[in-house]
Amino acid sequence: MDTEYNFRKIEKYWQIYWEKHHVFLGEENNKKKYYILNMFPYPSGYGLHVGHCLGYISSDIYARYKRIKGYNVLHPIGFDSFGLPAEQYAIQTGKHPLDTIKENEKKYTNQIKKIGISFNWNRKISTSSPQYYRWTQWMFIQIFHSWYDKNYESAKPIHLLIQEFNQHGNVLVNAITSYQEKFSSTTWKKFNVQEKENILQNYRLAYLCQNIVNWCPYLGTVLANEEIKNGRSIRGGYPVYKKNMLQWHIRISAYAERLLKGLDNIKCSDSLKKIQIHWIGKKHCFSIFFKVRLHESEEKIIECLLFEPEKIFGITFIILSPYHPFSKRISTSHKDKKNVSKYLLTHFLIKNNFSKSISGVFTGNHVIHPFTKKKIPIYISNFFPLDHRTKSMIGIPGHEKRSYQFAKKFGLKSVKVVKFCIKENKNICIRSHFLNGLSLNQAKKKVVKILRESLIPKKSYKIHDAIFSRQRYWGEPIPIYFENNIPKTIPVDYLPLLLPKKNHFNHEKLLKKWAWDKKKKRVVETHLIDHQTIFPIETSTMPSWAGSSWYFLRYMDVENNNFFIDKKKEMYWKNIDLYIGGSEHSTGHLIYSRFWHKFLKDRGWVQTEEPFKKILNQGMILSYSFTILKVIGKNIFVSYNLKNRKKTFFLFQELYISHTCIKEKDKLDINQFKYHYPEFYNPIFILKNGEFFCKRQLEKMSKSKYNVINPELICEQYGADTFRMYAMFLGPIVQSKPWSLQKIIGIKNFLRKLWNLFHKNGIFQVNEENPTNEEFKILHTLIKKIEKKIQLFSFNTCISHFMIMVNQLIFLKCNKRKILEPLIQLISPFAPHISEELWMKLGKKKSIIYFPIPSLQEQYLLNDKQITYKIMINGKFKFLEKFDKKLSMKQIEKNILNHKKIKNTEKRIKKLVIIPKKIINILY
RNA sequence: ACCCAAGUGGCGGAAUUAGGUAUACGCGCUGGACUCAAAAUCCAGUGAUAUAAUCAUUAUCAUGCGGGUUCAAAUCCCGCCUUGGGUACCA
Repeated sequence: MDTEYNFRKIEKYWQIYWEKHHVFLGEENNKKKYYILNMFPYPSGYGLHVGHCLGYISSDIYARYKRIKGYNVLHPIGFDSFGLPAEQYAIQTGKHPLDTIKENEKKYTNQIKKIGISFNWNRKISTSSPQYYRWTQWMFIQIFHSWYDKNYESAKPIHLLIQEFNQHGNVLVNAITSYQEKFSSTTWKKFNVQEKENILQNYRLAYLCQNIVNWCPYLGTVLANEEIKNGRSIRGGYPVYKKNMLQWHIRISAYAERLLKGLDNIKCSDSLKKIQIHWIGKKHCFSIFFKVRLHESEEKIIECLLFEPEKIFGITFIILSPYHPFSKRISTSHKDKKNVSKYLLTHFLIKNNFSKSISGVFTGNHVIHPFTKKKIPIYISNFFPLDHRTKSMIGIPGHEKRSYQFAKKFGLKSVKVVKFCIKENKNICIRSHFLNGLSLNQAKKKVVKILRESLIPKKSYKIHDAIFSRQRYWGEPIPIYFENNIPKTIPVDYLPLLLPKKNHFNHEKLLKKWAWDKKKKRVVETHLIDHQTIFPIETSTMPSWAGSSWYFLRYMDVENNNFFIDKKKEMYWKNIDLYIGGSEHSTGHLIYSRFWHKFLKDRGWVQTEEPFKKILNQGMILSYSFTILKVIGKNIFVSYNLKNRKKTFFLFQELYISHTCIKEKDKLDINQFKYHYPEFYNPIFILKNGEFFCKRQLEKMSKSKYNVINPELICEQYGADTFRMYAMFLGPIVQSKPWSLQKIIGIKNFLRKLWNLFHKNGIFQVNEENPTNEEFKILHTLIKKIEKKIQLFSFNTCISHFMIMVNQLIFLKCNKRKILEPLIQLISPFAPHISEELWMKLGKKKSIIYFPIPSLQEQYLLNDKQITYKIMINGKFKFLEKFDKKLSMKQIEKNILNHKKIKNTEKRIKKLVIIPKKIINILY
């Protein structure tokens, strides 16, 4: 038996042991369940870095803690393997995403296993495997065949709606829909198939419609804002345009209200809730309708949202989005038309996203103010964030920052119509005719009453229906074919609709075998399309959020080939008790998956309204990156602090370099640099004060910045237990923090001290005697602290408390079994390998996870008969003083005034503050 | 631009749940023990300034900046600054 702490041997042994003995399976049983999950990882080619590990280690600590608390823990992992990077990589290298993904998953799996995370590997899933995406496709089909009934606040099958249309038309229907008109059953029956489907598209929860996207013609694809810089694609540098395209959408707006309400039942930080609330962006407002004459005297109605009717006299202009249906034909004179089309042209070109300058164009047209009957000018502008439905806005520059800036630039009037009245101590209306002198509330009521015919109360939401189509290859095929332009779903028995094999990943989009044979029920060659029995299949794929919106359900029942989840298993695991992941997912993923879950609940396939009970955001790990200044086209490097001085002579480029070339802080080790970068032949360095400085920046870890830290190397050098504890000891999980290895020695020392507590002169030895009261007190203080701190996920302070206890035991030379056994159990979630090893050495025959954690015994912590008061003078702490518990306030006052440190001063006491059981503050 | 978060010694951080000893724990540094020496280990000290010329003591100032509330503010309120994240096709 080894006597030294040999982490290499120990960790390998226990990792094999756990796998061999199936210690972490998480099968359904009669114990209380606990479902803990990390957000879905995307297996990138760079492998795992320490940032990922932070989340896995924290979830693992909690999972292991819950197990020794007697829970049946589900702690699964899988891979979100569809998505852009693999496709991008394929385009660059020609390597098929399928192969890349497999390799990366394997790499991740090995890396995770090396840090001893207790995942249920038997439940691993991957979104790009057909057994999985079969059900993603199935769910899309269900969404397509559903509509939202507002009367029941629930999604329902579309055939019920069609039935209703046949009986009563849409007169009695209260649905979330983009269809405005009413029709009777007779009208409905007269519609042809195409017309009927066009109407149904306005009700379906998955529907086709036009939307504006960033189109890059050269790449033949739509780009994310992130993929664009200065109006050009980052990949290749090709121009990008705004384009209206027919896209699949998901009617997520139907669930806006429930997504808001559901937040009450999720335990998470207030900031996360705020982010979600802002994302949904609910506001009460009124629709106001203005008549406008288009060219050839055609009269149309413009709908705008009025948020504050009390400020109605402050309206001085109206804004339309360049994408408003009237924008192209609102101008009547030739000159205005010319100006408008010029503006529209420049704004279909994408510029930088957030450096929007104040821009706009006068249309030459007006609407009429409902009270003053004065003309209000209409402008077209993309300076404002506009409502997605109406694509318009009312400008009240007297009371809005952006409107004010706009008004100033275009020489429009800005009227303040609300003023604070000191006399009445409230805001009142001014310059508002019959509203003058009224409070805002009164004024609002009055306006609404007078205009009741044309002011319709509405709720406006910032959240809008999600675009679901992706003009990409590497995603789930959308199981739709087009029968004479009418979208039809592939029969569910013939799912999955397999992603076709493809060998070229350039922008060439045509698929050779991508048609649906309705009779033979199979995919056939595209050239066979005859629009009789063989029809084209939808060529877009699903977004990566589709697969990640329900994966947590599949973990409960991975092997099921009959349905996506077995009812009994769903009844047992229900939903996720704890969901851990980065705050960068606070909007997208959390909104989409909550929506998806609510839909499944409405249709009766799951029983819970919310998928996540508690959400914990982990912070990011940052790392220093270093860049140096190089003169473009020459092997001349300039010290960073000379950047501005030399600016006039040279054009610079900034290069990321490896941190191994840095000698201290931001100074470059020139010899190291020459050694690492021989490609810069005979480089010349321009120094400042004999040193060459780099630019040092704390950034997100990324291989392209050469600042990635690989956990494997740390595990090899220090061991997984040290790495795990160190990662936690860096600071609170929720905070972003820089990575540095400098302090890992502290944890290494701690684990060695812990090991030595169980050993004397290298021989394992524990004392069987009964512990003293003092020793028990130390133990139970720790138990109390750990219970509390683990619940708060304050794992860094848990480790501090372990250190304190171990130091105390070393001081007392205590190696008693009755103290060490509970100690090692408490530490086991944090450092499982060393704990298992010592547990075995203590003579235990089974893994430490099968032994319940000792409970707190308060009697060891009870204090004596005195209460300690903090004595302060003028609000500053001076000393501690004990008083008998029985003493009255008066007696305490008397005692403290007679205290030698108080009595001897010559100053007069002005005031004495006594807070019972806490402090005494003496004021001179 | 908007939304969310963070800012405490030389460094990572603790104390923030509910205002009540600011700097726990660890790193680093300094001194000592052991050693021929070094490493490792162990022991002690460690916010700043002043007083003291050793120990102690005491006082003042310190939680990004400027105000406010309070007997008492790192913690609550108002206004700024800096850094990180999100803003709908990166995941």
